[in-house]
Amino acid sequence: MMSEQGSGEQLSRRDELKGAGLKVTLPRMKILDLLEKSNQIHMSAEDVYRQLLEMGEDIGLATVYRVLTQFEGAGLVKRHHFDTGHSVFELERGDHHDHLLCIKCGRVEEFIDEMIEKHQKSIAKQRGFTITDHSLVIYGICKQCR
Amino acid sequence: MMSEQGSGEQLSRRDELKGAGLKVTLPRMKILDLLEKSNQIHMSAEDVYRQLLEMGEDIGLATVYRVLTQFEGAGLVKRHHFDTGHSVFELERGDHHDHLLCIKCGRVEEFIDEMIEKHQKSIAKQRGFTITDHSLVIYGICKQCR
DNA sequence: AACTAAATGAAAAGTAATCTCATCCTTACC
DNA sequence: GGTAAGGATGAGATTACTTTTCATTTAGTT
Ligand SMILES: [Mn+2]
Ligand SMILES: [Mn+2]
Ligand SMILES: [Zn+2]
Ligand SMILES: [Zn+2]
Repeated sequence: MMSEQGSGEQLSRRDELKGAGLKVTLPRMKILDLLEKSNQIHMSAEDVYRQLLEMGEDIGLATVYRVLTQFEGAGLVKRHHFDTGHSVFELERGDHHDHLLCIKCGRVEEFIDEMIEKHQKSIAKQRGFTITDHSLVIYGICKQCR
Repeated sequence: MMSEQGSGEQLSRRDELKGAGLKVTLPRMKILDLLEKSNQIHMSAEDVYRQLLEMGEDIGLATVYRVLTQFEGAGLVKRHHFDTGHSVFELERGDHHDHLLCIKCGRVEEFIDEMIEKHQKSIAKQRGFTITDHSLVIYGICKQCR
């Protein structure tokens, strides 16, 4: 009963990869696994690399970058360009949301505001822009850092 | 009458630098000058460097980066991290605005939506965040690229 | 004009990310 | 289950952007 959970997850992860047209390899499984299980939702390539090392997995940094980029292309993860100088990735969970980022502690909170989304669409429409994506990040000091 | 305009501008630029607590040097004047006169509002360090070269000004790339960063610190320019892999700068014009970016031709349009601004403030307040800044970029295909 | 401290330019160094290529592993097929 | 073929991997080289170092120059002051 407990043991079935593990293999069940394993199977669905396998399917996610296959569904994305990607070979099921050990590095890809481990990275997907980490993204799903880590308590950190938003991770840089370096974060992923380090955490895998700590878990005893010997996966090259080049592979981490490569796989994350492939996952992005396959729609499994979303890449963010916060003003930190490096890319941050998070598992695609079907929803869209925007971010609040604490410039003191790095904490990231998520939010969605339908009114903002609506206004964005109307602005794009007004100007003849076809939206492909958008990014809204609010920078500030979080409650615990105040 | 025509000739006074030039020295008038020169004087105000001088004051902008002094007001920012920066020495009035040739490179700083030239860079500020370019930012004010270029028909390109949003420029990378490389853009600034190249345009200065084309104008016959011999200013090092390191100086361009250094000066733009100082200008940012002094509040004379704003730095943007669009999803392009490099920083983009624009003269601070007292207003705040957000951006639409064409992923085909690189065109950048500006907009401001009070309702969006208002909603952002309320979201931050709800969560105990003190906003220091925010960035909203809508990516898409512009009218002429469709 | 001379002095002092800050600013500059060229080259070196740093950083995030990508590329190359020999080796390894998955998958498709028998 | 075994095998062949091509994609995937890892180490290190490489790139693009940016910052740093340090000798020299320049701006602001007396
Ligand atoms: Mn998120
Ligand atoms: Mn702008
Ligand atoms: Zn915080
Ligand atoms: Zn366009």
